[in-house]
Amino acid sequence: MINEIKAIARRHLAAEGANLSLRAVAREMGMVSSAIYRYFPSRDELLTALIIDGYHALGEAAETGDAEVTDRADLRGRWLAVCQAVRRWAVAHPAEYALLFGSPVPGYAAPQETTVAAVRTPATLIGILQDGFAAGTLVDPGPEELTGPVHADLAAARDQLFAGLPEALLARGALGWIHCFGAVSFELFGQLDGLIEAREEYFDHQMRQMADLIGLP
Amino acid sequence: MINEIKAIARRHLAAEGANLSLRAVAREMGMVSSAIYRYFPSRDELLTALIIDGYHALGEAAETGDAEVTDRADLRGRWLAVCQAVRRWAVAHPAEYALLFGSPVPGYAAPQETTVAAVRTPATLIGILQDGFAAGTLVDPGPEELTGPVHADLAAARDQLFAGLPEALLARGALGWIHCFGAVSFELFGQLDGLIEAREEYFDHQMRQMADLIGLP
DNA sequence: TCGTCGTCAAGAGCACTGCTCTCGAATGTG
DNA sequence: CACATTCGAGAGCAGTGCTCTTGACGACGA
Repeated sequence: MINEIKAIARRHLAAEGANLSLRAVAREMGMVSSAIYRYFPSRDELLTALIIDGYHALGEAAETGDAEVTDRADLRGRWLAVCQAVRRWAVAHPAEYALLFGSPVPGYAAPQETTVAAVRTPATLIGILQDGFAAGTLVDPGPEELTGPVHADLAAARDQLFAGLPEALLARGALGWIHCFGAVSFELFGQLDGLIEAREEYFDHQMRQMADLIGLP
Repeated sequence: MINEIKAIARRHLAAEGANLSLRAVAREMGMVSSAIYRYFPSRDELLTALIIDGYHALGEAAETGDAEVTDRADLRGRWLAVCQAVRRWAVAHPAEYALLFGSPVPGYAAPQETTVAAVRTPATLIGILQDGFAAGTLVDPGPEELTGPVHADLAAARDQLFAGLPEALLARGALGWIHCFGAVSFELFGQLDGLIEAREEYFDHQMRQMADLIGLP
């Protein structure tokens, strides 16, 4: 039942965009709007459920994108494959992507559950760097210019999620993930309209540039 | 009159978030909601006006950020100054930033006027690269790996907006602009929550990394 | 001075939204 | 058989964007 509600809500989200109507979902189920409240205490809770599902769907797309690269030592190929998988999922599910990464809804505060699901995709990306560091392919670039406060934040994140990874490599991975997010959002949110038509190629070009900066051979 | 409406709408936007209510604006003006329709044919038109104003406000912030660097030959300093100015404006006006760069409203198609206003900020950034190329500080890095379709898109954009700039430099400038957008959006849309506390320092760190990639000395 | 013509805002109303509350029917369970 | 629980319907509240009609006000020309 709650799965049927979520499925229809996802369909409506894809068709109509962000403004999901409980009443429309109920109507399509042949029910009255108040019946939905048996299964979800509020519209925000429904959105939260969709968000968590979305993070996991994106994370799974990223993980299978990584797993499909047979040469596990090909760090660059794996990195690019994950980025492309992220973009493909986003292009295929633009409304859900906007729900996950777009402007936050005013009254809505993301519960803790969403943030743990959100880390799945960047974790696969940075996991590639961990593999490279463990294999000796990637070396610690040193503290570079990480200033004090940033250093502390990154160290905390490293200890919590990516044990053993040098901070500088974590920083590079985060930089790459943020650019992947930025490039996808830039495209999906209409900023590329009228300027770039070859979107996939342009995205790949950007990811290759970032792979250079990260130091992926 | 229409300026008063826009001012109040901006205030409501900043206070409440994206869901701007015409009736609330009218209420605050001591008018009835239908009176607003004398001045704006629809809510979307009001939003369009706010969007155009927003793009120009951001563009002006970027331009003054650039102009305040006295050493005009300090390309890297100018680039970083513009990026910081963009972030400062965004942090100061998060709802307006979300309106400009966040998830697009479903039924809303951005009119041509908005896209011309939108180009003002990236134009100041890439203008820095133009200055550097004209002065000989920056050299054409060559065609690099720009594949065919991307090459065509970039050439068209170059001819239209940045005459004389080598495509590879334009590509690097766009990469830097997209990362600036990505980093600001990542922060403002809540993706940094619980991970990075030193936001300004982390942003600056990212922009320095990108300045290296772009080749700013 | 009188009549006309725009401009402006008010008000009622339509269709829609999220959400709450109550009530009746169905479905087990002791 | 009687009870309890679950489920959905329905009415209703306060809010939304938007349309249409109505009336007040002021400027202008005859």
